This record gives sequence, structure tokens and C-alpha cells, in this order.
Amino acid sequence: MARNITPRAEDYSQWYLDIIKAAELADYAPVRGCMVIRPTGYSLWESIQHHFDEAFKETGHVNAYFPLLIPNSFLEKEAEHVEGFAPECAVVTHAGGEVLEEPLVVRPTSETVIGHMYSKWIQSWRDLPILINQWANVMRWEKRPRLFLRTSEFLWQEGHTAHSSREEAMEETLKMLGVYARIMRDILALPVVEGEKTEGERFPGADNTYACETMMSDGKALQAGTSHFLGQNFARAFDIKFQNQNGDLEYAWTTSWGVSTRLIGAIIMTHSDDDGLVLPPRVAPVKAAILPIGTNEEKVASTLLPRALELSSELDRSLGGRCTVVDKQFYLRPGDRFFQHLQRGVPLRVELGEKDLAAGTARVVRRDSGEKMDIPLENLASRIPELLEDIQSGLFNRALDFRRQNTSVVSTYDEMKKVMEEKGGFVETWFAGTRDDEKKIKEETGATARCMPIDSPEEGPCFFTGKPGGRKVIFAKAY
RNA sequence: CGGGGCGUAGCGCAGUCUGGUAAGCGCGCCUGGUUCGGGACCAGGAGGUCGGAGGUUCAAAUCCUCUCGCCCCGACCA
Repeated sequence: MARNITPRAEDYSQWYLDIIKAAELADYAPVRGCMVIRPTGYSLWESIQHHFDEAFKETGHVNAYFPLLIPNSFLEKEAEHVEGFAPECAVVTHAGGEVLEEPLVVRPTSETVIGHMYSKWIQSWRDLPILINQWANVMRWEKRPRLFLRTSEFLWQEGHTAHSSREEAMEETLKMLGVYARIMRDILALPVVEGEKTEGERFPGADNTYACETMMSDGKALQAGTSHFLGQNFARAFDIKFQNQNGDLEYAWTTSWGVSTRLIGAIIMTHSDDDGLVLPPRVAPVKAAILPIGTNEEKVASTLLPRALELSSELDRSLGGRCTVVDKQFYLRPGDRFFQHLQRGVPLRVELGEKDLAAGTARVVRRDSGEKMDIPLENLASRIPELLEDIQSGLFNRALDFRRQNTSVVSTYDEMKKVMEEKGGFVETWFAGTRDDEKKIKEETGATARCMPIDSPEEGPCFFTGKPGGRKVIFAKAY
């Protein structure tokens, strides 16, 4: 039992913060709402970045970088956009010792600058599509920050594409939603629901927003990624026009999509336990920690350490990349070293002691189950990858089971209220209500419409209004 | 921004109501030793002027005013 972590059942949000602290993922910065991502946390982010970036490249996207500062007037060009973001914008009014003629907004997102640039770059249908992504920081001044889930500055990736037809842009929007869902499931072991957002939850300036919704281990929903179909809204605002094959001028169709460091929060709240962080092997920067254990310095130096280093590089080769570490903290007692890796969520711990070597085995311990096994040295290189895959699928299945067990299907508002009061989790139902209805539901139950699952196109009677033609909707309390 | 709580050593806290050698405890850290396969033990140390500013007083961590910040709950969000 970890003595530095509040049990999850006792205080969920304290548990979450304790995990972050114990795993040394992040720390509070001197400026409220900002966080320092510590090396352990940043390496996790790099791993996440790596998997997403690779997928973006595979789908033909290229990376670029647009500036942090945006002329205030840009924000104002799209009415809904400015309305949505103005309240949370940080604005630079002074620079170079003078008051600026036009205030500069620290980007809360980059549709506007990118739209401005696209209008310069796009003239012909031959220039389309433009498929650009950028990895960047953005700032949205938050009233209630929480590490990784909501910080005033956060790191993310924003894809911005422009297309010559509505169909192609819509296809792109859904394609990237699918890419997100795939990586979240396969790599981050997060069971996600792909869905369309209701009007009230839409991105400011978008015609339509899609999202990957995931359930945390307290039953609350977390929006883990969004993909927006922007229609021609930004094209009109920024004059992104192209000449089509008939010689006519048309506005382009644009999309944008993003995932952020919030994913780290999702991973923590989906997989971790009362002992600390638990990481799915495929996204874990360190997949196995190898610990030579012994007090006889000579023996450690002559046999244990070399064997550990050898195993480490062998595993790095077979697993691809530098993903194992050899723990050389001999000044710590074994228990302290165990706990360190445990709390950082390292999927496997491989203990290599004198007793093990004498027996020709290594003691391997799983982070997810705590199971210990003695594996013959010659089998390690093949067994460890298998174990990692087993942990990976186990974590996903456990999370999926949890979501299923905490998803209730209801057909009346009374039922829904009862579920939200007694059980929480996701509520699945038919809904044909208005924005005001959503508001009322939120006021009375605390739950919001998370999304309309895209794999449930059928319609049914609205649980709230009784009207026919309701779409399948998931309601839940959300982060 | 509204409601609630809190700022004393790196962390967690006691002391504040009833001003006056109480700046103290636990963990952590440093040194030495014994230990060493799930968070050790003994001994000896280093470290804070009590969030900040002003005020009351012979005297303030303790009382008053202002201020900054943090945490939790609500309205808003990747």
C-alpha cells in the first residue's frame, strides 16, 4: 500500500493529484493554472506524440509551425469563434516598452492565423487539399485548472486542412476522428466512443464537431480528442478561395482536429490504481525496468550489472527503441527501488539478483496485477514482449468492461435522474431536445450530452420530450 | 466571478481563540554504522522568522486592515 497516495475510493481528485506527484509527472508552476511537465511526464508526452505524429504522416499530413501571437482583429473575423474564445484569451498589450497599436492574442487555437495564411497559399484547386499539422502550445485562461485536464497553457497538436469539396472535408473530419480513436484504443488502451457533438457542445465556428469520449474510473466522461468540420465558415472569414476546374471561384472547406496533454490525464484516470500510475506498455516510455539486486559490490559489478545491461539492449532491440532502463541506484534498498518504478507505472520490473542468476532465472513482476514469476534467462527476450502485450490488452479490456458496467440504457427522464443520482457513469438514450433542454438536464442532473455515437444512426423516441426522431445520445457528468 | 477552506522547514502538520524563550513534531534530506528480494533501524546533523505589506502594542506566527497565492465546490472549457 502506497503511503503517499490517497486511496481512490476516499478522494478521487486527491488520488489523481497524488499519482501525478508520486510519479513525478508534473508540478505546479509559479503562475496559476500553469504546470511544469517534468521529465517523466514529458517522456510520456513524447511517446504519445510519436504515435500520433506517425499516424498523421501516414495519412499524408505534414508538420509546420505557426506563431504564438495572433492579431486581435483575426479572432474577430469569425463571429462565433470570437464569442467562444474571447473570454479565455490572454492578450499582449505592451511590448518593447510601448503600448501596442493592436493587441496580440496568445493563441487559444490557430484557425485564424492559419486561415489567413491559407488564403495566401491557395489559389487553384491544384493547391488543395492542404494537410498541415502543428505541435504547439496554446493558452486558454482557465478559472479552474487541474493538472493535465485543464491548464491555462497546454501542449497539443492541431491539424488544419483545406479541401475543395464539402464531401472531402467531411471525410477528412471523420478520418481523423477515426485515427484518434484507433490510437487511443490500440496504444493508450482507452476505450473511446466516437461521436458527434450536440449543438451546445460544438467548437465555436464549426458546423459540426466530433469527439472521442472516454470514461474515467470514477464514471465521469472525458473528451479525449476532437475533430471539427468547419464548413466554409473560416474560408469566408479569411477569404480562402480557389478557382475550380471550371474557372469559378469557390470558398474552400476546412477542418481542424486536436489532441492535447489532457490525454495524459485520461491515461492516469483510466488505468492507475492506489499504488500509483499504471501505463499501457505501448505508450510507456519505459516498458521494463531491470534491477540488478545485490549487496556484494564486486559481484554486482562483475556479473549482475553486465547481465542486466545485456538484457536491456537485447530488449531494446527486439521491442524497438530505447524502452528499458537498468536501475543502478544501488544506494537505495530494493524496496525503495521497487516502489519508484511501481509508482511511475513501469509495466514490468525485472529483478536480477544473485539467487536468480544461480537459478538461471529472473524475477519478473507485472505492474497491472502484481503477479511475480521466475522466468528462465534464456526465455526473457521472448517472454517479456508477450507479457507486455498481455498487459496492454488486459488494461484495455478492463477499462472496456468498466465502461460497459457503468453504462446504463434509459428511456425516460426519471430513469436517467435515478441513474445519475445512484450510479453515475454513462447514460445512453434517445434525445431530440433543444439546447435549452440540454441546459435544463444539466442543471437538474449535472450531466451533459457527451456525444451522439456515430455507429448508432438509428432513431428513437426522445427520453426528455417524448418526440420521435431522437438520436442516440450519451449523457454523463464530464471533466 | 460566487460559496467554503488554507498559507508556519522540501512535504504534511501542531502552535493562533486565551500576544510574552514553543519555532515544535512526523516524513524527507546530509554524515556514520548496522541492514538490504515490497517503502529498514540506531546515532549524530543541516534546514523555517511563521505568504506579503501596513497597523495596534513595551512585546505579534498569534490581534486589526489591506494584499497576493493555493485547494475544494459551483458557472465556462482540449
